[in-house]
Amino acid sequence: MAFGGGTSHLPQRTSRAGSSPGSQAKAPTRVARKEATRQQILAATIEAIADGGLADLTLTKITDRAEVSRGLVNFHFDSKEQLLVETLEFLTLEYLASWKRALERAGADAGDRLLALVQNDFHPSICNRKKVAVWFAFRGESKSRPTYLEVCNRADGEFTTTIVGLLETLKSEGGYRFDAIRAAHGLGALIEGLWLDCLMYPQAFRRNEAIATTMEVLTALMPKHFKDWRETDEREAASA
Amino acid sequence: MAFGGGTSHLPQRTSRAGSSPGSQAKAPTRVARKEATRQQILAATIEAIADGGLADLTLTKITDRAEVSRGLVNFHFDSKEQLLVETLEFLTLEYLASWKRALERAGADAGDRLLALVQNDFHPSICNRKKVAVWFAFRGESKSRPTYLEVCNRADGEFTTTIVGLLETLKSEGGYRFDAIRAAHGLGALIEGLWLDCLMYPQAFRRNEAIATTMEVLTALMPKHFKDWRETDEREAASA
DNA sequence: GTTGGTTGATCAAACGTTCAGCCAATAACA
DNA sequence: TGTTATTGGCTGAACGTTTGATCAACCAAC
Repeated sequence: MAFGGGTSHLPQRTSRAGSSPGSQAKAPTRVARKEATRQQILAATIEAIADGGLADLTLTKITDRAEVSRGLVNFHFDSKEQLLVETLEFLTLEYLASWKRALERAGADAGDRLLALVQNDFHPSICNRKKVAVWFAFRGESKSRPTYLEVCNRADGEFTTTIVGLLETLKSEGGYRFDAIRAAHGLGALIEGLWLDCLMYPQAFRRNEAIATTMEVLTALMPKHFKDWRETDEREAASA
Repeated sequence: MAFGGGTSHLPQRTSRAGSSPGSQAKAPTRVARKEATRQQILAATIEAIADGGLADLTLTKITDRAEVSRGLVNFHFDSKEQLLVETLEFLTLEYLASWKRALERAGADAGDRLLALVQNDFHPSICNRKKVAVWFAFRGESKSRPTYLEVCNRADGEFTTTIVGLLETLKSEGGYRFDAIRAAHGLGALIEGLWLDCLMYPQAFRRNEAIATTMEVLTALMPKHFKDWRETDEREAASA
């Protein structure tokens, strides 16, 4: 006899965040709760991938972590596959927002802006083992899943375009002679390779080492601009 | 009624390679056939991962591709997991053998040796989308599978050590001032980042571009040695 | 005659998905 | 404002499928 008895219907789950900061509203509206649950599932998915990998990921692992029922994922997302795509999109948008914010804070000077991008890329909120593991888990599957590839490349593309623009500005400012597009791709590759180090050698990896390595390349390329990037770095750190 | 009837027992499968080139032996010994089948399964695993990913990999996909029966994998390998580890080890050893051979061919000069390593890393037999996809599929899972991580790092470690040695030789030859360890890690990161490009942008990726990018960094670091690496490159190509 | 690589049916476990049922939040009405 | 009907986010048992693994049977090589 199939009658599903929801014995404990948990009216409110452990609140994840206090919604809008200014409001002391004690009654979370229905749509707000729905969205919160969705985010909870996405967050649980990221953590599940981070410590179990994509290959052995199951909906049960996700729902256990999110503390929701098994069937809920298919209510919020059409399928497991769809959930994964949206998870990847979430990460992508988060990264995009992060470097755009860093760019805003950096001001107008191209050198400052490029430095800000590099520092952002190795900021703990971006370059930590959990996030990097998830990132590379998706990349590792991207040959067989064109959707993953597309989402990744959309993000990468915009970033690279921005870097090319900055390099071209710096190039004409300093009268340097290098191929901006090639340099941008090389810089991007170097950064991703260093992220991979964060994944593969977690205990040896040093954020500042990675920044130093990247900046050393930039200094070699544009000595007039980045001769004293360390001072800028410290000035930034002091004002933070 | 359980009686397994092997209806078509295929006495010999489509031969993969003619074993030793000099021998016209038409009777492949039993142990040789066993080993050949093992290799066939490993090769099929690599291809299955390359175009289906690690997440959706099943033994059926592997055995279909290898044209062997379903149960055979568990005869040659203890488990699916064990098969995957051995597949990764196979790739690792293949890569190791490749760059050691390149090193031998390069002779004694440290500059030639370093150039040879770079060229080997972007040789079609190493840097192609299939291999790179498999490589990154394993890396993407390496946080949750310490065994994968260990196998990858064992290979990487030896490579990096070799690079450090070469950089230190070049450094004292040219009187350069750079941190050899940091430079080696940066070079390694750059190369892996460029491999990732091969995976993510298959149509835009150009092997020679990647080599040029890498060599430009090396030239910036050690101008006396790599000012004219292109000529060396062409000389190599002409003699090949 | 014996060994040992290979087969394919078979198994239990686990998977993604579905869906009838449930109840708090909301809307409709008084 | 107080009461009732409706909605909709959520639950968990159930379903059909597929998974990795096992093993008795088989036969070519020894």
